[in-house]
Amino acid sequence: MPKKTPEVLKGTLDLLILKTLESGPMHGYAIARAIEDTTEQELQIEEGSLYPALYRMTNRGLLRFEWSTSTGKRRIKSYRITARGKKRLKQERANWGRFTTAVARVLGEELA
Amino acid sequence: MPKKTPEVLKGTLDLLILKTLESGPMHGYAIARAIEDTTEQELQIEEGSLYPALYRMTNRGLLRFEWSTSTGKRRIKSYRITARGKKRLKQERANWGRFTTAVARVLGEELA
DNA sequence: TCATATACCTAGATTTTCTATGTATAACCC
DNA sequence: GGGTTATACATAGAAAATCTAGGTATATGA
Repeated sequence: MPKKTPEVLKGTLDLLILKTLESGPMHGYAIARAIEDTTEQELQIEEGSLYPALYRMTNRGLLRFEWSTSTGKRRIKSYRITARGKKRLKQERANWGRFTTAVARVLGEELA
Repeated sequence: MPKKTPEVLKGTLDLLILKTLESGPMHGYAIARAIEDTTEQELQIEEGSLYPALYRMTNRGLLRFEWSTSTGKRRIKSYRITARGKKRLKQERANWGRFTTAVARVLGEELA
């Protein structure tokens, strides 16, 4: 089977998650679906990438979660962005902008 | 000492090298300096990233090199892009474009 | 002569992402 | 009812790129 290119997200997963949570709390699975929908499936969020990311981001104080037993007995983890997370979002967004501008220069695309 | 964010290049180093070599052969150290100059030091190419990258790209047939004893006894490795490398450059460039467009959508920047 | 820039290289650590699992509930259809 | 699919969580281990931190040696300029 043809080996799929690894690390497609290139370190932007945290940024994508933070941005997605900016508009309100959401649970993990829904975050992944939201990103995929927004990008029309261009970005695929694998669960093996998603859950570890949510875990480490929570550990770093960028996210908080609470178990919400929404409908029945099912346990659902609802994540929200923290103040620290918002600050980080701002930073990472700026970094991303500078980075893509730099790459564009090398590629000869004098856009921004 | 504050821990520097790792993997700053986010998997674009190959793309940057290929593009830089598109305009003609160059040796490793010069490639790094060229990228740094073009981006006004926004992108720093560490030698510990550069040389392994050149090695694996050569292994994959994207680059060729020859030892050129330019001035004196000093051995300098001159790299050039191969046909396969040019093809790869085209692909990676397209991938990068689609990726950044997708990320921009999530970030709410309706650019392209 | 001494410091700095050029030019190459490598080992090992770090981090993120991916593959491949596993578990369990909910929803849908026949 | 039974079977399939979607939802929702999770983890272990592999894979890959990059970085840190060294090392060697020549060339240049003060």
